[in-house]
Amino acid sequence: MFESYHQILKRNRYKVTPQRKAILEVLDNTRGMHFTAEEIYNQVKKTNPQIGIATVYRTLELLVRLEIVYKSSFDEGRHRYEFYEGDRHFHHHFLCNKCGVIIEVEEDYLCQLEGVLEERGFMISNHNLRLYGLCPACHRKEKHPETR
Amino acid sequence: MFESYHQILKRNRYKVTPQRKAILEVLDNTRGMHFTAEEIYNQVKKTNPQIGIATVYRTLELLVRLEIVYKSSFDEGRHRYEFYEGDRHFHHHFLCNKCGVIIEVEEDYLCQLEGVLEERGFMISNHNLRLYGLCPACHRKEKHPETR
DNA sequence: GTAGTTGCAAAACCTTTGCACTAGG
DNA sequence: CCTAGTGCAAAGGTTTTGCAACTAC
Repeated sequence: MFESYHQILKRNRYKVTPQRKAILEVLDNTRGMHFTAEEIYNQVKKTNPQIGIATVYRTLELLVRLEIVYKSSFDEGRHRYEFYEGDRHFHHHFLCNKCGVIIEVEEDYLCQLEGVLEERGFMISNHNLRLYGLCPACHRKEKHPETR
Repeated sequence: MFESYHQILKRNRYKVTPQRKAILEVLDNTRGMHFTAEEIYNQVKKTNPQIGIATVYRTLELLVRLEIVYKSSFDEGRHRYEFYEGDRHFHHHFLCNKCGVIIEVEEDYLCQLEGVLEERGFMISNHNLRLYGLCPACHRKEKHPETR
């Protein structure tokens, strides 16, 4: 199941330790979530109670360097981590201003803008789009409030 | 010159203090830049040497709440602040992977994507796009290296 | 006059680092 | 074995907070 991640670690001469396996397992079991280092630490502690948070940070940093994991900031004063699906058209994120849910958006639509910039001399290798507003559930509640 | 910001403060029952004026002045004089709280603090200290960094943080937080200033994180472990131009189609940012320059991009091109999401029940109130790659200068150097 | 604001220092938070110990290859 | 990796605790960097003094209105 983790064969490919094991192989990436081995190919780069990194050891496949129980801690690294446990962190990869948590990330794999929570695809679609966007966890902080502390949340990952709490998950991993369930199976590896001895683990230290420094190991979590060091492992996440390694996985980011190996482009296995993507690290991003949602302006909360800490970082969130998720599996990197690998191609340059990484999915976008929608954040609900009301309930705080983070929803992944697969549609792209940025080729046109990137084309314009490349004509202007830029070389675009990646992008990261955040959309803010109300998710369908909160938007519905706003339009049809039960009380008041 | 700051009349409008004074008015926004007054309208919301906040006092117009010399510290707040100085911070707004620094932000106004550095449009197009993206300063950290500490950089703003160092600028403001030139005219108001007695100011404390806590005041800078509290003022920036206030200005963000009043939607005068936009706060964002470029994944450096700290936040950057800039005047909020106000409409929902806030400009995008390009970050050069080589020289680190941050360039503002005015083109939008996100209406199509937002339209799709709104059809799906979302209400989009803002967005934030980061583009990563090489700026024209670094891209040129990469293509025509002087040495080697 | 008084509630809002400031400056200072301490605290809170997230993240990194030094070091002795451990264990994967 | 031997070096990379770990856990712990301490340190580092940014941001927030408590509080007494101050000041805009």
